[in-house]
Amino acid sequence: MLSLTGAPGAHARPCVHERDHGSCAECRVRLVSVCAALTGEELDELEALSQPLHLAPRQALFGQGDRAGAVYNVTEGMVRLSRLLPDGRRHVMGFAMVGDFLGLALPEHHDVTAEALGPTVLCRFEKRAFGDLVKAKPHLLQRLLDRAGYELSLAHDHMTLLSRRTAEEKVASFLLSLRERYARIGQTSVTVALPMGRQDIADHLGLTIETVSRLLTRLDREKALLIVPGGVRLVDLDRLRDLAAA
Amino acid sequence: MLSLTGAPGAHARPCVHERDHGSCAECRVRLVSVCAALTGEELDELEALSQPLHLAPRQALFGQGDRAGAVYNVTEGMVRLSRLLPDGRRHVMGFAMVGDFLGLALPEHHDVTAEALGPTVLCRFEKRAFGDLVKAKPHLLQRLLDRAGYELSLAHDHMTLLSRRTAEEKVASFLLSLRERYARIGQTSVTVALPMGRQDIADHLGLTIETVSRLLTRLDREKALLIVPGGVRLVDLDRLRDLAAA
DNA sequence: CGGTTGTTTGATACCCGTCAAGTACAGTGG
DNA sequence: CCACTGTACTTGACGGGTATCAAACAACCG
Repeated sequence: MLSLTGAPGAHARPCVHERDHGSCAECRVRLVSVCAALTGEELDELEALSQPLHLAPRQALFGQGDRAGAVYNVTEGMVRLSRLLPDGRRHVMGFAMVGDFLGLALPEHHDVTAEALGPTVLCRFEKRAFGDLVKAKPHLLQRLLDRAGYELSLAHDHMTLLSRRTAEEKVASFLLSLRERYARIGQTSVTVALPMGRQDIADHLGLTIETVSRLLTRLDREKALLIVPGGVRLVDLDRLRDLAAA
Repeated sequence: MLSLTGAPGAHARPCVHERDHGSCAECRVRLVSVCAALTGEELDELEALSQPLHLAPRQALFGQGDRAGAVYNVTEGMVRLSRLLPDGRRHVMGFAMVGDFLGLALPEHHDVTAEALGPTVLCRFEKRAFGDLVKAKPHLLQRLLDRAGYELSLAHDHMTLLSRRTAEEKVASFLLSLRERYARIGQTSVTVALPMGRQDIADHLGLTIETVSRLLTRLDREKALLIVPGGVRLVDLDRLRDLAAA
C-alpha cells in the first residue's frame, strides 16, 4: 500500500545523464525506496529503464482489473488506491506517498485502482524489463521481499485500526500514522497535509463522511488539532495518542 | 497471514530418507506451499534443514516481540495469529492453516503471537540456514515474493471485510472465505471446521463474542447454515453469498 | 457431582449510519 | 463586481445495529 523501508547504503554520484527527471542517483526518494538496494552501476541500469510520468489531479494511473504492464515509484504527490465493491461501495485500501512502490508483487492484473490526488510524479518501469533486472539482481529481489514484508505489516496495522471500536480512535490513529509516514520522508512538521477528501478518509477507515467530518470538527473544538486549509495541524499529540489508544 | 499460492510443478519421487515426518518430496502440503518452487535435488537440501514440530492445543509457537529464529510451514492443524493491543484488547490477524507459511518476510522480530488451536504439526526451518538457501536459490526467493503478494492480497481482502457495514456480512464472508481456503487444500466439503472459538472469530472480525454467537444462531434458524460440533455446515451457499454481498 | 470454560440468550444504552439541510468556496460568465 | 453553479464540507435530527451488562445454559473433566 505504501512503504518506506529506508535502509541507507548511500552513494553520492553526480548525474551524468541529461534526462528531464534527473538521475536515479540523485533521486530524492531513492534512499527510502526499493532502489536503495542498488549500487552505482546498477542504478545506471535501473535509470535506463525508468520513464518519468506526470499525472494531473484526479488522473488515473491504472484501474482495478487492468493488465499490469509496469511498476511505479512515487516521487512526488500522492496516489489513492481503492477498490470498487460489487455492491457499489468503495474501499480505499491506502494512499501511496513519495517513496512508495506500486506493483510490488508484479501481479498479472492490478487488484486496485490507482488515482493521483494532486499533481503527481512517478518513475515508471516497464514490467518486463524490471522483471529481468530483478532476476539478475537477487539482492534487489530481496529488497522487494523486505518491502513486501513492510507493506504486509502496514496492512496488518490497518486491519488492527479497522477493527478498533470507536470512530474517534480510527481518525486519531489515521492522522498519527499519516504524520509518521510524512516524518519518514523528511516532513516532520506537526501539520499534516490531507490531499485526499473526507470521503476518501471515510472509505479508508470504514466510516461515513459525516462521521469523519464531525470527529474532525470535535477534535478541533477540543483543541487536539486545528483544521487548516488542505490539512490539519496536530496541536496536542499526546491527546491524540491517548485517543488512538495505541 | 495465511497462504495458498498453489502452483504445481510436480515431481513424484519416492522417499529415500528415514525421518519421522516423511520427506519433503511426498509432503502433502508441498504443492500448495512455498516448497513448490523447488526441484527434486533442491528439495533434498530443504529437507535436510527441516525439523518436525508438534504442538499441543493452545501451545504457543512464538510470541509477539520474540526474536524470530525460524520460519515455519504448517502441515497439520491450525495456528492463530494475534496481537495484543496496548489497552488489553486483542486482535486476531488471521488463522494459518495447512500449507501456510509463517515468517515469510524473515523479520527480525515477530509482530504477532502464534498459537496452535488444536494438535498441530509444522515444518521448522532455522532462519539462518533457510536464509542461506534462499540466497542461493533466487527462484525460491521469487516464490517467497509471490507468496508475500498473495498474503498481501488476502490482507487487503480482510481489510475490505472489516470495513464492511453489517456484522452479518462479516460473519457470512468469513465463513465463505474459510471454506474457500479449505477447498484449496482439498477439503471441499460444505462442512467448515471451526477449530477457533467464538471469541477468536469476534476478535478477527472486529465484533463481540455475543454478536458472533447471535448471528450464527440466526443464520442457523434461517437455515442458511447448520451449527454442528466443532464447526458449521454451510447449507445454503447462495444465501450466504447474498449476505456476504461479495 | 461441582468447578471450569465456552456459548447462548436477554435487556438496555449508545454510537454511528442515514436522511436532510445548510454553509463555504472556487470557478465561470455576465 | 456580482449572480450562478458545482463541489466539498459541515451540521442537525433521528433510528437501528451492535456493544455492554447480566445471567442462564452446555460441555467437559476433575
